[in-house]
Amino acid sequence: MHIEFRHLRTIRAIHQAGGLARAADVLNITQSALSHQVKGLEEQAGVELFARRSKPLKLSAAGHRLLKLAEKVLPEIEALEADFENLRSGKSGRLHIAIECHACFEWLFPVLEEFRKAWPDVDVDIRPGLAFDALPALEKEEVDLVVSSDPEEITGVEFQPLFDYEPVFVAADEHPLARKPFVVAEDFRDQNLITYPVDRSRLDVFTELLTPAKVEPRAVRQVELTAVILLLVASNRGVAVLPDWVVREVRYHSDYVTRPLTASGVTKRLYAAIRSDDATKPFMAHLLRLARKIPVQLQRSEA
Amino acid sequence: MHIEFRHLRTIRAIHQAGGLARAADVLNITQSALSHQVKGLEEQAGVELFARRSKPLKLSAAGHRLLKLAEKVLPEIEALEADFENLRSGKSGRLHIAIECHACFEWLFPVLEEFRKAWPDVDVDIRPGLAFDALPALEKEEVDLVVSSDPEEITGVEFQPLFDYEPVFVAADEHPLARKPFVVAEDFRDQNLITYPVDRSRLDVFTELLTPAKVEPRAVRQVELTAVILLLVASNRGVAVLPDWVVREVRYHSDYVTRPLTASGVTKRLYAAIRSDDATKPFMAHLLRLARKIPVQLQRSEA
DNA sequence: CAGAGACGTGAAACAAATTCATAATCCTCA
DNA sequence: TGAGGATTATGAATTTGTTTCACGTCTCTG
Repeated sequence: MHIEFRHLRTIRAIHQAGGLARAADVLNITQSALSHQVKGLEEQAGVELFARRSKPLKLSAAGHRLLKLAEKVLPEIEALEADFENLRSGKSGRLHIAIECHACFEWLFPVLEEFRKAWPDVDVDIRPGLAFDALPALEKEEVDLVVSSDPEEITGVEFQPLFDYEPVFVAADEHPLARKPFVVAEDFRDQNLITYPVDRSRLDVFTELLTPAKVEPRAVRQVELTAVILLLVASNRGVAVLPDWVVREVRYHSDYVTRPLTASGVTKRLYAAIRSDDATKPFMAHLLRLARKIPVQLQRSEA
Repeated sequence: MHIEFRHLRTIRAIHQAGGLARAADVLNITQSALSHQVKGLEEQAGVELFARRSKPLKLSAAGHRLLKLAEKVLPEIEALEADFENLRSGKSGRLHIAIECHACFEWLFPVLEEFRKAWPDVDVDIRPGLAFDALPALEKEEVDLVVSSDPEEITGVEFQPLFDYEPVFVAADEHPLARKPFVVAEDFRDQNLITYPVDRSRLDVFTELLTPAKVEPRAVRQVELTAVILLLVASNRGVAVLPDWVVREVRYHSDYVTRPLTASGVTKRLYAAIRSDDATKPFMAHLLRLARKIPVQLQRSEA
């Protein structure tokens, strides 16, 4: 059989208009077209859809069954069309974010919280970018935004700067290094270093400090959760290097101290990588605005 | 927009088959047709349905939305097609019965009870034929079967005999006429006659007895329910003439007596009027078989 | 029972979907 | 990385399906 939406609309119109001729008016086609259509449908279905003996054409049992379907299904596709209209106009969309930097949750959650108020229809998700390569996934449209601190030249992808941050050294306050005003690569040689469980190429402490200086810590322990890292540091089981936004609370907490890396400190810049296609989407622009503003506010308000 | 079921099937097939070429195979059309179709759909909808950058074509956000619709809607129309198949094969259908004779409920209910066991998918209904003309309604396919005792010549309609019955006189046992072995027209002249609230042309007591004899009862009272008629008769508020199947129970009840009309009694025949089209339908044939057998069984078993 | 209104039908015109042939991409693996 | 296989895209021709036009048939109503 070969029922189509057209037929559902037809059935509904004939029923509502109470006759074929009137329905034809409503549907903006000729009465003849409707007659052919109904005939074709009945042949296809092999059942009579209308009581043919009465003149203002009336639905038969089978016709009523079909009408029931029409009244169930047609609103569904009207809803779909509304959804698509939202997509087209940019009111809705998909915003799946991959974060390569494990600690970015800290500022991203407040940003998304704010974002969702303005764009309730946008499908937001975060995928910790540990298990896959985020940038190829961005190109393949598996995700829509990648937070990264290493801009690359990729056609069709643009890196928009978000904000600067400082990776800082964190240690227990009774730790010997806590007495120094700043730390250098050599200081790590006899330390237990606690890091996120990602490749060294994604850890600031290695890329900015230890790898160039060819310094290897005594041991490296990988821990998933930021809170646990801080716990371990507080109980003097090791030291860590974390972005400054993560250790905001540390300043109110006498168990920890934070110190700059090298005398001048290290400054890094975080970027949002997006496909150029998406750059003009209103919700994307809004998100980027929030992602520039809110983390800075957080840092200031708790400074 | 102009979404059609074809598109829903397409989306589902592409998703399930995991690619356009394989889906084309499943749908028995060429890959080219699918490509054109998807393109057309995307233009119509104004949204991208697939992530075009990856090669085994993958659904985009909008595509997933459409898929959701497809998976909701397609089973619905598959169910419809199954229903139509039942209609075609005669397993289901409509059987709306109009009864002109008010008392026919009495034997019709047992018949339908039995019928529904064999034909659960047939849509059965009874419309007391008081408010409308049953035979024109039958012609217009508003109803499918009319129970009547007056066959007419109507093209496209046939009257099939069901069973014979006898309209009998009913009175309280202390009523004077109870002493007579039978009653005649003249006996009604000074009686309160209780009848169903229908035209005299449909009441056996008038058509068979009083109208030909030009006898008018002292009073006629119209009562809807059979049980109430019997109640009134029992309390000697009047007399009635009812089909024998109605007063079966009377024989066990000392309050009433039944007497034949005239010395020889009156015999009438009940018919089922159906459209000739329907005569070959299996469920219709079955119903008629039951309607010939069961009332007779009931009469015998309680005689 | 006539006439207005409502539906049906066949042929022609029109529109849309599909195919064919082939080009453009993408993906994989040596 | 580049060759080859796999996958999707495209344009023109073809096929299929839908609509219109013009007129015929049927029904209901007064």
